[in-house]
Amino acid sequence: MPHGKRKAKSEKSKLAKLAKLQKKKDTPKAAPKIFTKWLMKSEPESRIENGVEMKFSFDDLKKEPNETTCWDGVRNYQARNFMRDQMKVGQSAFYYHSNCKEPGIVGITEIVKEGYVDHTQFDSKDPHFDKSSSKEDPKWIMVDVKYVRKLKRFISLKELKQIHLEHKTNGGPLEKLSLFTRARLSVQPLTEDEFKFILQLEEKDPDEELKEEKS
DNA sequence: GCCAACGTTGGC
DNA sequence: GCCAACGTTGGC
Repeated sequence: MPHGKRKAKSEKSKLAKLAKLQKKKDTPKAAPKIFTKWLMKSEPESRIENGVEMKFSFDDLKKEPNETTCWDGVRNYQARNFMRDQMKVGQSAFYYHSNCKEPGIVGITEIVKEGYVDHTQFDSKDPHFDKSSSKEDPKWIMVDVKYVRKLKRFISLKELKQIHLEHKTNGGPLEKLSLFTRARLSVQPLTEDEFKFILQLEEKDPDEELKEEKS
């Protein structure tokens, strides 16, 4: 790469960083958000990773013994920290279908066991094996989640995005929804208000909703 | 299947 | 500790 270009980029990123720091300084420190609701992603369509089937739909969860599963394979620090530090037994989580034809929320689960060691990190045959982790000092944890119920209707990512954009412009409970502000997180935190708002959408006819927005 | 966004790794 | 290169996620 030509030196000039590299330098220009480096200067630019320095400026961006300074601007970010300044902004941080100027923004009054918001009270740390307390999250009591969750959204957990899972893939409902078949995909083979290292010879292992990754598909685990909401219906698959219902078929599990006691309609419960351990949420193994989370390998992201933010997601882990949410599970480790804030997720409590009895809390609700949306079950979100990702990496599929129709991404969106299909149902509700309940946390039935709090953070404990994820055994798959020690299994060399598991796609989520982590050779840098040891049994003495395990890196990754999981929780247990139980099927509660399907939503009365499927709430698509598309619909949520529309509402999110509208709320971003005019204000509203979904203006900071993690699904869009931290899109790649597989375990996402929701505030009570976000959860409530999304939940009441199941009572609405999505076509009516569209009409409302147009009028 | 493409690729943007973004988290992680590793050389310096 | 910076930051370029790399790897992964997940919508489209």
